[in-house]
Amino acid sequence: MVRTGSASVAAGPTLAVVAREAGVSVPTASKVVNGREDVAPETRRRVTEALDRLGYVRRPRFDGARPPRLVDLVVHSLEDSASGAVLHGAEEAAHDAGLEIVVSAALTRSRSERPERDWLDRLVLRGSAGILFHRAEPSGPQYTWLEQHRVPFALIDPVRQPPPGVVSVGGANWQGGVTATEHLLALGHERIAVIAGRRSTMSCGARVAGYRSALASAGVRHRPEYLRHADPNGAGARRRMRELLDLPEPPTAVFVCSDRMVSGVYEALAERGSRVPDDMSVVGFDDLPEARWLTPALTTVRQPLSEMAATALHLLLRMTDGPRPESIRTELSTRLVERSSTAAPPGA
Amino acid sequence: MVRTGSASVAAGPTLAVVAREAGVSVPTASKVVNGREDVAPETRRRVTEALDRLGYVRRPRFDGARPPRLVDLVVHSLEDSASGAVLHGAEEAAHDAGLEIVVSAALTRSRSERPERDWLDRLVLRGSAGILFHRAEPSGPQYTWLEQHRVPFALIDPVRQPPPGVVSVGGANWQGGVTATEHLLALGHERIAVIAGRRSTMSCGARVAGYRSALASAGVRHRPEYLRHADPNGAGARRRMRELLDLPEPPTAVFVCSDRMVSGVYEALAERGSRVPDDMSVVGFDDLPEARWLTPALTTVRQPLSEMAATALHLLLRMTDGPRPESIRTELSTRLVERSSTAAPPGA
DNA sequence: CTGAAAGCGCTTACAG
DNA sequence: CTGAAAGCGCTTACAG
Repeated sequence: MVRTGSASVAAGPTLAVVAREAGVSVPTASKVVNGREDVAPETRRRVTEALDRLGYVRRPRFDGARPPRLVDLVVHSLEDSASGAVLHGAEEAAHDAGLEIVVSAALTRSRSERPERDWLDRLVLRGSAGILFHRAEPSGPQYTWLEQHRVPFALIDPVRQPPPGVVSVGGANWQGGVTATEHLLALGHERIAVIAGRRSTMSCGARVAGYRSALASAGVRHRPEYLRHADPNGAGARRRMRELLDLPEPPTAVFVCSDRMVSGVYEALAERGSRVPDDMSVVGFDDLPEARWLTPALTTVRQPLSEMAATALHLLLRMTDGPRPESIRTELSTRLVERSSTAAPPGA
Repeated sequence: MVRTGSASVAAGPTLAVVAREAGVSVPTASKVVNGREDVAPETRRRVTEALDRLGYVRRPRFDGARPPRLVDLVVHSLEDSASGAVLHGAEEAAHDAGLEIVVSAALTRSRSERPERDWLDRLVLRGSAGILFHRAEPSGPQYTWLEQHRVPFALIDPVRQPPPGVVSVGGANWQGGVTATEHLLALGHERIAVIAGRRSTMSCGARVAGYRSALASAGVRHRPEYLRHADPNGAGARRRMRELLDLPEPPTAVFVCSDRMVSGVYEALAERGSRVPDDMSVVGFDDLPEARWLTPALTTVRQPLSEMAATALHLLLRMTDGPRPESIRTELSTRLVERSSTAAPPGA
């Protein structure tokens, strides 16, 4: 075990250690490492052998070569089933660009637990090439700090409206809302309800706006009692679905603002013996993994999370080399994935 | 504006130049660049401004003082639904230890695409504190390389039997197989089949061995035709389930070696009008997210993936500071999670 | 909060 | 060919 000090084990031996091992001076070892000609064959052999034996790794030079660069991905929760797709997209794009991804849920955690500064300090210390935030936004002071330290960052599917000038990538939420609603209209539905997430979330607002537009275009009256806001999880949605079912004139179809909430909708329907899609059509949004596992499999509006993450990474890289990209908000198109949760309304 | 100092262009200004420009010493400029606290706001502003104006580019560090340490997590696929839990556990444990996680699928990819050495070199270059492999194992030469460079590593739920001396963390697969089978036996089943994954996978072998033991203990004869190996995915399992259904005396219950395969089993059963759990009981293994989304929700043997990842990380950390841990193979206990896919056999 | 001093791992120029 | 010496860009420890 040859070790210089308390330095990281994996950092490997220094040239000095190798030189000592080979019985030569540091400059001579340096020449061998750099492939210089002016070294005696026997000396070269001894040094090479020591290099190999100790597993010497060149440290980056001051001028040209850089160590692999790291990009930070901050997610609001690693338990969110959307995180997988985001990570997948970011990791692939990073790999192609010769970068690596550091994943953390640190931002969210630090809000309550520890000074956020810690994390940001470390990030700059190791020279992060930039930060991607997925459904997690920096706080006001963090925005300032990031600007000051010129750390490029971009938001993926931000929950709230980002401050002016902040780069973000999202899905075409409004268009997706239109698509979902038009699909139901085309099947013959007119009593179409929406279960939306929290009023404050940006994506949800746009999805609901799309729903309203589609309704208006089709000349179908929007009924206020058909729009329900819920906590963005199964339990929240279950409650709202029950309320919709209790209406004097219940809907024949629901557009649920995120697949995340659909399990609760299915539960509420099962409680009342309402079958999907025979008695009630359900359309989701996002195309999270659960959309395929639910029974019946969920017809949903696919948001290309992996592509969004990859796009955000590319934007980040461009910011590193130059000015902010022209387009501050990028929207990738959404599309309907038809599965088995929608049909014509009963009696149609 | 930050430039990235691409190798070809003339090296950017040095910190010394920036410091002069800002009218401060080099150490002070260094502090600003590194986000240190102990700089007067006005000084910080002047330095930041000079940094911007001159387009300073951070040079890589080369001395003994270390930036925050990084641990690598290599997964076989970011699209595997188990990856989320593994990442979650690793990230939390890392965070608590003041480390950060670099995620990659690089190993798997590199097998075909590019020289593995690239990736490993980079890893050492940036001073990885060690590597966690989830269901992805280093190749022979990689093992050698890792040993030589003294990069600590540990395997999480390895697919194959690791070489002697390699540290790994898994679930109690044999015990889990016993648990699953005993559960079915207790419900009154005697005709219990197993759909296993590939013969070569270690965890699967242990699970099947547990199944046999439980059968033997209960004095139930093992029927060879009830053991089927399948490709570890839905399609593979669907085919085997059909075969089991075609048997002269089909089973009344199936133990499926991984939740990953259960969707195919459900499909095969639905095709034949066989209801779960009334006509056929199904037990899975792993407790992946889909176990909750399937209908009926899957009774399965939970493998504590997050805890396994956290344990592997702790072992890794111990290896960094000293010799290899005593215990080369660590097994965390598994437990049955009862949901709705099991019941007494028909006619019981 | 600031910066002189010492130090890091490495390379270059050059005397032997 | 070899290696002592000087130097590079940077960071840390610490005295003020």
